[in-house]
Amino acid sequence: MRILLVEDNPTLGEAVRDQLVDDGHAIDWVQTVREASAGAHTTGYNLVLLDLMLPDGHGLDFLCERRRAGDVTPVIILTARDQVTDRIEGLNAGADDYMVKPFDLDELSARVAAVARRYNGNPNPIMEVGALVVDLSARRICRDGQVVALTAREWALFEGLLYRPGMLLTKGQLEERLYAFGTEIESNTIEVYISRIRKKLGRETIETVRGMGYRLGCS
Amino acid sequence: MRILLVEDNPTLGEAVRDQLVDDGHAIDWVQTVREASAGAHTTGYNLVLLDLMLPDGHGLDFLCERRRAGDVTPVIILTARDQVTDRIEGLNAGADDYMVKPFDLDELSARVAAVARRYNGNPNPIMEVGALVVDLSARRICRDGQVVALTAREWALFEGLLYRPGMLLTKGQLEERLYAFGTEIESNTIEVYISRIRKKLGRETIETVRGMGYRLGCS
DNA sequence: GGCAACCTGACAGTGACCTGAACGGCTCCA
DNA sequence: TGGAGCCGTTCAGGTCACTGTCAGGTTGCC
Repeated sequence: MRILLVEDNPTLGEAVRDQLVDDGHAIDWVQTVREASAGAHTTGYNLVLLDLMLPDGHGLDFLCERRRAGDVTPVIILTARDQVTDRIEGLNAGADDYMVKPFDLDELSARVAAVARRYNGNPNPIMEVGALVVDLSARRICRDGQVVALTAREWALFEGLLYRPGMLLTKGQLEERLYAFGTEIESNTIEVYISRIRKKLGRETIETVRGMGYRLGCS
Repeated sequence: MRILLVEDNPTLGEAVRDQLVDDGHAIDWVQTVREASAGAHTTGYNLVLLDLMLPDGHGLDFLCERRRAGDVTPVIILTARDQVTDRIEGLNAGADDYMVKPFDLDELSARVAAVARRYNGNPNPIMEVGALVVDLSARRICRDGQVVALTAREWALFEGLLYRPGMLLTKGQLEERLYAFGTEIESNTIEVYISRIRKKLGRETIETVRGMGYRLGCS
């Protein structure tokens, strides 16, 4: 998933970024309201993590601006313990969730995953796909009763296909899930991951549509 | 997603088309206001990318015309850096967004994706044509309950006919869908593909209008 | 009948895709 | 501190499905 992180605290920002990268997400990290707005790429994100107290303004201004522009990207607010009114205003302004600093990084992972699921219209965390049982919230896959472990990247890619069962995704769309803006991919990374996932989950799990893309194998 | 691209610059047009095709969209590319008007009301586009300075008129005329006709299809304006007033007028005229040339193709992808997201609420676009059931997002076709696989080229051609049920398309128009500008086709490629599609989907699927072109067999 | 348009089976070249292997960066642990 | 192991990425070689072309056959129109 592609995430915009707006956070001016370097330590926290770095920690959050590392955590979410570990989860297989693509993170763009900016530190000011101006950068966030001027990123102009804003609409290309699946999720925004928004600190409120920023050096050049208030995060809520940014949120309101985006909502007025018709942007419905989910937003999770990161707020200090004592900014209760901010939190309420944030939710009123169209934020989807908030987290109180200091927060547990694993909890952040969980909330991000929850927002992603809700956003993808698939709140049910357990899915069955062919011979696989997939627990989205636990990120666990069982095949013939055996737990199969996917790495972060493998999971990120597989998840993309999983959210839209049967829908065809081009390599470009899959790359978008894995990499932040501006990342140039000049090799066959996607192919390699597809190959590795197939090796773990079974060849039939992912279907190749030559010249078009990939999709989850039906049934 | 179905996108109408109105852009008279061949280089830019081709780049934009390739990028969006990579993202899995279906692009119809025209270069004049006249062609845009002719195409816009015949089919349901989900998005229009509109250049303003066109050889036979101004893009805003087209936009105003569509809005007067009650067409609410989202429009993103493509404009040169110095045409500030155009941009403002564009937004006033009912455009949803604009991009300043030269723009980053990834940014375009992102904005288009944002528009696409608004359509995600809709159920999967499924079309029925005669005995065929066509799942547009999966790019999958069922015939008598059997899944039929089309190759990339076959799909591109079939899609062109599909979006204009009953409407006649010339070989030239079909070639335009399949090949970049300047590509010279000196053989009967289109005929061959028509033949291949018929073999897969049934002879009656595509109707020949001798001396004119082809159209989807209406049942 | 003669011509043009169209259909379709066959075929060779190509490039999209697959996958084993290697490499560098990173973390963990002794 | 250094070694082991994992992960992400790149590379290279091989395979094969798709593509474009052609040739010969069929159909429809004048």
